[in-house]
Amino acid sequence: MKASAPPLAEVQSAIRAAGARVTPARVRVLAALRAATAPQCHAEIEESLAQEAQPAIDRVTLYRVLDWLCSAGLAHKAADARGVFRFSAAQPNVEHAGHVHFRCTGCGGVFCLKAPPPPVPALPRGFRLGGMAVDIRGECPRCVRAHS
Amino acid sequence: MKASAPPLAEVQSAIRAAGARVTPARVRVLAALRAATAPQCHAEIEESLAQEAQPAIDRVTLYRVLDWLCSAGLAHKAADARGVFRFSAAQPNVEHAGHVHFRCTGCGGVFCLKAPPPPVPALPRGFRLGGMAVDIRGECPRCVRAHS
DNA sequence: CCGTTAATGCAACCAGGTTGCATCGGCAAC
DNA sequence: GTTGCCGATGCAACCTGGTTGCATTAACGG
Repeated sequence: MKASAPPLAEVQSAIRAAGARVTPARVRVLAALRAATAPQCHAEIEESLAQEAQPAIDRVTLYRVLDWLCSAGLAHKAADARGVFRFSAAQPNVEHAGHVHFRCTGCGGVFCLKAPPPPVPALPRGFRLGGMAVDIRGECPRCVRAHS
Repeated sequence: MKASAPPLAEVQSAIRAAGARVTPARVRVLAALRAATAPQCHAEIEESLAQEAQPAIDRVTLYRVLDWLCSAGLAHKAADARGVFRFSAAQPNVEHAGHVHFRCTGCGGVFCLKAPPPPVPALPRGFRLGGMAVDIRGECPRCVRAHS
């Protein structure tokens, strides 16, 4: 559940550029998010940080770091189908708004599809568009196999 | 937050047709869902039922009735942006799968758009499609006004 | 190296949601 | 009608995800 680790310097400068202190907690959480291949929930992040042979990060601190990353624009927060929040790193330059996701109803995993996002439908008068998310549900190959 | 009350007989026969006992709790909850103009969360349903001058329905019973309605295909369950489940009545005949929703980031309300759902993108090999939901976020007219 | 102040850790708390179990009541069979 | 089965209900306790208050620690500009 882990991709190649992102350069530490990039993570640190991104945090510094946001105008905040560079702390181990922020660096490790943002690095973990950037290394992840799919949006992670709080428990998953906590688990992957626990395997790092470094002092564990407090549950509350993790929540606060995640919220700070979101308010700083370095991460995104969205509730999944089970109602728990999942966090994903914002790409340094490539903003992936309108990203197309596939959500497995078996294991709860989220997969990013390569398909181009569909056009935004016309909104009624007075509505202000914030963003669009296409959520495709079903079962991932592993759950399809396990389910039969 | 209430539209015209749906005919009670329809609600009762829908429940009976699902092969289950017709109980006051189920009738009242389904009637409340059908009368609502937007997906309701548990607390909102509880509140609207409390104004009915009838014995209150237990919190747990309400959860169980809602889950049963979903498994019976009479209602839909989806997590909103805040991570809480919202329930909506399934139309008696018109199944609105692939419905396009607009979700207000200000008040948490959900609005149904008339726009036709976009086509489903091609899935990678091995994935099994369950359904698709298009989620458009932004601010509703009221929140746009209140926000400035 | 020091002081300021943001960030952290801890404990307690809260809301939404679920489970176990004894009791009640739809409804069908008689 | 009456009876009885078993699904549905209510209550209490519990669980997970998320938040708040507050004392302590440590990042970093001087």
